Amino acid sequence: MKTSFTEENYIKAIYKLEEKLKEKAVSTNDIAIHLSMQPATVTDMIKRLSDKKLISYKKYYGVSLTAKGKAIALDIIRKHRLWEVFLVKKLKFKWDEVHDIAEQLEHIDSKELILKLDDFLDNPKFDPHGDAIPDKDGKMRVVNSISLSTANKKQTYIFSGVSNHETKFLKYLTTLNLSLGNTIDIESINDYDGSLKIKINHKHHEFLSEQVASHILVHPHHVK
Amino acid sequence: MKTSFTEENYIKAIYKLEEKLKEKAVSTNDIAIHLSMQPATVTDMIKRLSDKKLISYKKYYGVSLTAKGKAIALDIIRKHRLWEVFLVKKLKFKWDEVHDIAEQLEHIDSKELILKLDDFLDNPKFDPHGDAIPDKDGKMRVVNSISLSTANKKQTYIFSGVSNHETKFLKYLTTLNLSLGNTIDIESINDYDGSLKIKINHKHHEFLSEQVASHILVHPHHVK
DNA sequence: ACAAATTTTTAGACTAATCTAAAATTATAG
DNA sequence: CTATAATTTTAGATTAGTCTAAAAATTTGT
Repeated sequence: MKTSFTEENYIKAIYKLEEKLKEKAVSTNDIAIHLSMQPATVTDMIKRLSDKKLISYKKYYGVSLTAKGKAIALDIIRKHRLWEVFLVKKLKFKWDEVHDIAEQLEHIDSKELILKLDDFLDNPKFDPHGDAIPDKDGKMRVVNSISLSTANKKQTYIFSGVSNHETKFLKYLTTLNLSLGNTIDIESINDYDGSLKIKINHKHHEFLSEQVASHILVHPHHVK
Repeated sequence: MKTSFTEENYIKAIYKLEEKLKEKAVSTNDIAIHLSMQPATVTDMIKRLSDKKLISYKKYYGVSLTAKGKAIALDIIRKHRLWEVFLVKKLKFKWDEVHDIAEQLEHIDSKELILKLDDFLDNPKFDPHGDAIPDKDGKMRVVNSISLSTANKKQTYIFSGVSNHETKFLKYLTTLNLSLGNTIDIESINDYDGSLKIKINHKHHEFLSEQVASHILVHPHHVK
């Protein structure tokens, strides 16, 4: 049973919403908003996905992915993130330019292609935004990153990811000369508005609003 | 006006049939057979392509691509062939394994992607089967290749392409240890059945039936 | 040249994916 | 606890792309 481009997009949306909502079931409206679609359209599609046993669905309650559905979601996410690595590392796209292209490439159907692409890219574990890449069995690294807005003063962190993937946000980080893997020293925290003064890579100083800091993910810097 | 995946496949089919039929108009049946579709379905689609001014169409007569349609066809062919180069050169696919994957990749919509891919591959002029790759303006090298079955005895040629792209045929050439760019010396021609004894790269001898030779394209070897 | 064969088009129907409008169900607020 | 609001589903319609069957037009063979 082959999944269509459209079905794959619904499955991916449900996966992302499950991640966001944690325990709660994903509602028709959640999906409709996420995909900019009418709730009636979503009801039709979830009936079809339910018939195919890719989601479990209880009328008026919501949906959740079955094991089979989750495996498909992870496979699409794997393909999306591998293609993003290719676009940035090999074709020299900027990290804020790759999302829409990867959104198309993720639907190319060839197991062999993805295996070879993975090897060609030296089996990367993270995409250009720091998101973990599932392996061919759907397993991915669990990263204990925290938001920079909850970080402590006088401590050094490593910039490991973002929780906002919008072009504008990514471009802004680029103007700060902040890239994945850079060290971030917190020099001071403004009690009033939560803004931060930081030092990037022990070199240059920058100011971050709480709003920006909240979407920057970091993990503590371990000195060996 | 965006062309759909389906429309692109019809345009490509019409382009290929125009090449094959030279002057003659492309008939509904030609397209139906080429795409394994019912003639009635083809009639519907050519009406739509005609409304979009991508083909000119006279009822009961046949179709031909307009300049606009031809530009789209060449763009798809460019993308297909560049992706084939990528798959063979970078991902190490065999030349007989790439067609179906490239058939999917050719519909990815991003000008910037193709420009960067072209650069990444060092602006190749030919794909892994020796077919010329159109540049971004649709121009491509004209190759004066001839079929090996029309070649002369006691002459040296360069293997430059194939006129049969079937997996089985390509695999067979591989078993002969014959690759693009190899030299072919014609040692003898059998008058009765047109079969050939050749020497590949001045190294090993092989026997070719007329049927096989007819699908091997070569150009004369020029010694500087 | 005209009857038979072939090709092409038309007509009508189906599925996937979408929509709007209305009905049904569930949640909420006094 | 019930009336109002919000959400979800149902019903009916639309478009793209496909089909089959039948009608129309063209080509062919003697």
